[in-house]
Amino acid sequence: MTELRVRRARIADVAREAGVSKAAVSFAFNSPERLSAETVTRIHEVATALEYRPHPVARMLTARQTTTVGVLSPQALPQVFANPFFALFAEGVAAVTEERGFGLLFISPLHGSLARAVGRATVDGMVVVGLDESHPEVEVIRRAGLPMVLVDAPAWPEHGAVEIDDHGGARSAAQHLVDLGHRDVLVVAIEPPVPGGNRAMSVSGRRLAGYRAVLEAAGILLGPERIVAGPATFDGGEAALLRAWEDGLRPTAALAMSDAMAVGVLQAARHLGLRVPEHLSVVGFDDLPISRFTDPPLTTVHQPVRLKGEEAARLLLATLATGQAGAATHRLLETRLVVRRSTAAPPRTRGQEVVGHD
Amino acid sequence: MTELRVRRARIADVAREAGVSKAAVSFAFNSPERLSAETVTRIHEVATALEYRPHPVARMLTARQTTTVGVLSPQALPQVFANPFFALFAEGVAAVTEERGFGLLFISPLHGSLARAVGRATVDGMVVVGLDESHPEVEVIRRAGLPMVLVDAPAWPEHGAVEIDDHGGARSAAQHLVDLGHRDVLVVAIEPPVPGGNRAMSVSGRRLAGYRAVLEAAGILLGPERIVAGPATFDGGEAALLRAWEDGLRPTAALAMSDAMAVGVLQAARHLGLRVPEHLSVVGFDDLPISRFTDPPLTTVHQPVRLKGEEAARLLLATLATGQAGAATHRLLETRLVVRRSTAAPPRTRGQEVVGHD
DNA sequence: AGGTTTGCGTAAACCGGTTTGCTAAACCGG
DNA sequence: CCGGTTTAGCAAACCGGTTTACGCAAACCT
Repeated sequence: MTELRVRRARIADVAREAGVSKAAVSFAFNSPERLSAETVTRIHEVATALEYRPHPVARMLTARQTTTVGVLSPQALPQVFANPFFALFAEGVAAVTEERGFGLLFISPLHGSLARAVGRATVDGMVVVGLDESHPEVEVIRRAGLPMVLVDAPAWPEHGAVEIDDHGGARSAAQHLVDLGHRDVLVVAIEPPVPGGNRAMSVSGRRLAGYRAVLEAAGILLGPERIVAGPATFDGGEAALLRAWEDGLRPTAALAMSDAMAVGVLQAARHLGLRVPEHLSVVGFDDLPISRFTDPPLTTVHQPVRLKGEEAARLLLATLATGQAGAATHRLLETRLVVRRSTAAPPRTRGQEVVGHD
Repeated sequence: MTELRVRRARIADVAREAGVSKAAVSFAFNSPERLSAETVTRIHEVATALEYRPHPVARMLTARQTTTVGVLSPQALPQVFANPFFALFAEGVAAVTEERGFGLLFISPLHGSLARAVGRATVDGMVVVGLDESHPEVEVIRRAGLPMVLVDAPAWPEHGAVEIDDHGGARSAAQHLVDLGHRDVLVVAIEPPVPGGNRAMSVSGRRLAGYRAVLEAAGILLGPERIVAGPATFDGGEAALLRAWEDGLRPTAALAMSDAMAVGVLQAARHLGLRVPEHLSVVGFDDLPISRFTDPPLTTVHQPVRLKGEEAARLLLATLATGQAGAATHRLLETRLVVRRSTAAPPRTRGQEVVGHD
């Protein structure tokens, strides 16, 4: 048992020891030109001898800035980190915050209350991901006077926003399947993270609308039984296909709203003895790094996830620097279909008899 | 252009408006029983009308605690998030910090200097991952008087530590291959993140020692040309096998120090027309969630990564709570080999002629 | 009536820094 | 030798809260 809390030296200790005022010590570090050279060195000597380090919290208080940005997401933190999409997004955010010398604080629903967590967060601004205006938290942040950038949420005039064309991306995925001749398609949807969320305006809602537009234009009906939802994880995707199969569905293709889920679908397909793409075509969404490494490599809708993080951070830091929300703070990033090897024309014969092939 | 920085109400504003002292306002929130009921409600009313929220930084200063823990790693943040191992570890840390109401701050080498970053970090303690005692930063943290828990680093008597049996895990992986009859093995090693690091004591060094012990006991020489290193990523693993192949090596098995690298090896093998496990056996390390979903599912050394994060966080919070480092703060977690389907006996015939099979 | 307790609030010190005047001494040219 | 400008450093205010010590009136005793 060792006592850990060694009383750390304060500025007053250094001042006393060096025989100067607190102000002098502060100057010695922050504007040494205001002091004579020898005084500065003496103070520095004393400071190092005492192992003095300015207290970061005290500094934050007077500087009235924290040099830290927050990343706010509606899910609990463990779920956030379990999501490879988010890891990639965080990668982008971190790249620019780090380069600019900002810290990164993850904010999550503290004991269920995002609002409380926001109030406690010592950040200069926030990147808010996956929360639309229907969430009360957003209002809390605005009230707190914190600049913020919204990601994947309908734009809010006075705040920055970074979005992608979910609808278009989803359309291109569906169109690809239709072009290949598929008519029996399963949608593997992302469960909205927060039940209270406005479904229609969520990422999930927008992608579904895109799928539906193309499918219905091709005369394919997308009944609710053909839409199976789960968390955006490997397991979520695996469970989704398995469940659909148990329910008697025999689709020739699956449209997954995330690559993580698509990987799970691949696994479930193997488990069911279905070959991809011969028996089942799979299309993902996101184009995560992992998607190049699956077997077969995944056909998916690319979105620049890392760039999204970078742009969000850049927008936020720009806002922080100017103290104003610029006019051109709304970025819409592109999506595009990347065709790899998990999609092909549907099998000539339908459903059943493929079981047990392998 | 909207002005964002609305001047937020301070405690003095509320006090003036409610016709009471600052102290009264503080009491109204923190110990309302000291005030009469009607005064409390009046203060609350004024506070909500003014949208008053106590300034978190000021509170930190007086409370002399931040209710935040830091996670310190030697790599740059983007690399950290790109590493699925780390995401899983963070998941564990986050699970317990979140439950206990602590924030999570990621600390990385600010402009190259970890030491400076540490000095700036407003945390009550740190989880330090992948830094051994040879790193000067560790000394900085100690000097700062911050409690810390070291992960994957040789134990430091007065600090908590969480480790796994890297040597034993590596041995079991190598033994598995030896038992299958492999004699020509490639080691796909993790590049030490920091060049200055003490190689021998790093995770990489410990695992290598484990491989080597078993291999040499079986009379298999592990020359330096059979050890190829890279970053612990998909691409790192892919590049590693490709490079070895180019150099003329034709191993029948690969021992990867991380699952991420193993996935890359799988991909490279496909690219080279090698079937796994018929032509090449692959063993990973970590047992990440993804490893169940690769094709074939990966034989790997399981380590409880998420639990590691949880334990580290628990140890740290316990230290924080008691203000002392307890005696039993050193946890050694178990590893075990998980045999899936990426390993088999080596092909009868050696090397060359398998090329172009597929 | 006089002394004590209780309830309610306040003033001031404090957390650990930064910043703004301001003063005293050194320096300068005339 | 004098008035004016630098230079070096200090005291005090400030950032925005919390906490301690105390004042004062009304209520409670005997």
